Amino acid sequence: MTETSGAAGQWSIGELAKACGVTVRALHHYDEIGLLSAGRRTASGHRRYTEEDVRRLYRIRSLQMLGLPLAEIGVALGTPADDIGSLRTLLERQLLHLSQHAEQVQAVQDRIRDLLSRIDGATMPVPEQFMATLEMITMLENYFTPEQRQELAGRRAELGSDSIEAAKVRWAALVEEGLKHVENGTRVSDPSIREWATAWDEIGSMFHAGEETKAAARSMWQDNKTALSADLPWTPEQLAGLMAYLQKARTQP
Amino acid sequence: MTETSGAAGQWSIGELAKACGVTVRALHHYDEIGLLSAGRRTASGHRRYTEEDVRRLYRIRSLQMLGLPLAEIGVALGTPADDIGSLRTLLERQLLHLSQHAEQVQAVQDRIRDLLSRIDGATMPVPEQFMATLEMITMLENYFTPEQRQELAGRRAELGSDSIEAAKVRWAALVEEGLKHVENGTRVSDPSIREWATAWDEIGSMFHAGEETKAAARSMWQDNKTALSADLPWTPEQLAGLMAYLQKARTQP
DNA sequence: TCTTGATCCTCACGCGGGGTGAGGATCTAC
DNA sequence: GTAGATCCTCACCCCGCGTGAGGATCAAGA
Repeated sequence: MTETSGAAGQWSIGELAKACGVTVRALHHYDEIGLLSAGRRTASGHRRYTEEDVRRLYRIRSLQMLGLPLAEIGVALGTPADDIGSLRTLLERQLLHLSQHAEQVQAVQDRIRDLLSRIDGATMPVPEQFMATLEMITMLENYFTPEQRQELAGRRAELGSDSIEAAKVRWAALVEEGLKHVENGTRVSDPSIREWATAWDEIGSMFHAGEETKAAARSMWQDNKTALSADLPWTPEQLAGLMAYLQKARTQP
Repeated sequence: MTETSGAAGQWSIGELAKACGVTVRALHHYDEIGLLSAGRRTASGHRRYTEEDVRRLYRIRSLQMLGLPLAEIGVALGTPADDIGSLRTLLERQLLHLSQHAEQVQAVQDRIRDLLSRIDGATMPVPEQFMATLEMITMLENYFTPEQRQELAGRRAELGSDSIEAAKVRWAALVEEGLKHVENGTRVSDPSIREWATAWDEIGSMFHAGEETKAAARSMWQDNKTALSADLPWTPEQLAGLMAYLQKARTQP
């Protein structure tokens, strides 16, 4: 019955762990990093925690549940003159971090849901096609900034100026159109494919004339375009290769 | 100009890294864990990546952007008979994970926003009071399951049965009321405090009579309650101590 | 052919927040 | 006295690489 040793304000590490819902190892860790060390030690080296330590642990836990890293918790609890203002700032900063994180998670969720709907909606019997689709979407997401993609999703139809921006938008539309062809497995005999290939050629040359890309990258583009135009419908390997070349041309300005 | 060495289908690690937007170290890492090793090595040991490797890297990157861990990517790409069904399952599983994660993040965001509004709304001049508030909220969140708290937030007024459930709800209400007293710094002379202390006593004894708690825990409760009743308004230390005792009694059934 | 600068290689430690032992000392209850 | 619970200190593990250190090799110009 004297097992409730906290009566005298002395807590062993196990008692404290159980009482606060943390593990003994965690308390060891807090000790190691200097976040919470026992106020006293017995002659044999066992940690004895005081009431003050218990309170500190509760604060640590509370701040931890707000998602703060231990280092920041240490700082926040370390400043003895921690006024309300700094706490407010801390919380607002944390809220900002969390919002940004949530936004990214939301974007990934959207992407996955889009993929799932594509799987369900279109005829996609071969996983190779699925992976090709996935790769193209990923490339598309990487090529444009989120703002550009938002614009793109919102008002894709209204383009007409011959700026590079407009070319990019058209290029994205072409990629999406090509994506659908890949999904549907359109044969090369289809006239829509010929139209698409022509537009692809045009926009491709525009792209590389408008920006300063290397001659080598341009020749690669030409090679690839020619091969693609000849060999429709595409194999996923060709798609992946095209994407790799595009990306390479982009990252070697 | 022959710097575009990928022409012959051979890629050095640096070229591949630049082309795909990853670092050389990441490719080393993928090699270490067996996720992507170069198809060939030169006589001196330099990695030479093939077209196939490039395609595999693109798939790795694509799946990575969906938030999948590298180990799972390896499995997903490793099964040569990866049909659409398993990919669907993979994506759905990942979507579930992300949803759960997002839910937790949302909960933390709500908590922080609640805290910020409390800071702005109430008179909370001393950071000690803020920490005490924070601790009490945290304890409250830990003591009840999310479902219970939802019920609590929704229909707190309608209680009447003498079940343990009802006692818990009343206890939570009392905690919140006490919280407000702490925030407002109500003096002990205020009659509402006397009422509150009486209710607190009653519900406390109910709690410990209804469940099988140890006599020691009960005595600690009694001690603490008495001290609190005598010493109002509370110091944050007393609050923290009370919370510690409660938690201890809970985790030692 | 030599040199030079870029690129490549292999260790190996670091991060955060602890988990999971190993091996031994110490406490507590009977 | 003894047994079982609890305590101590190492020390390595997870993930997805970053960041060097120290040395070998490559590609291109003189």
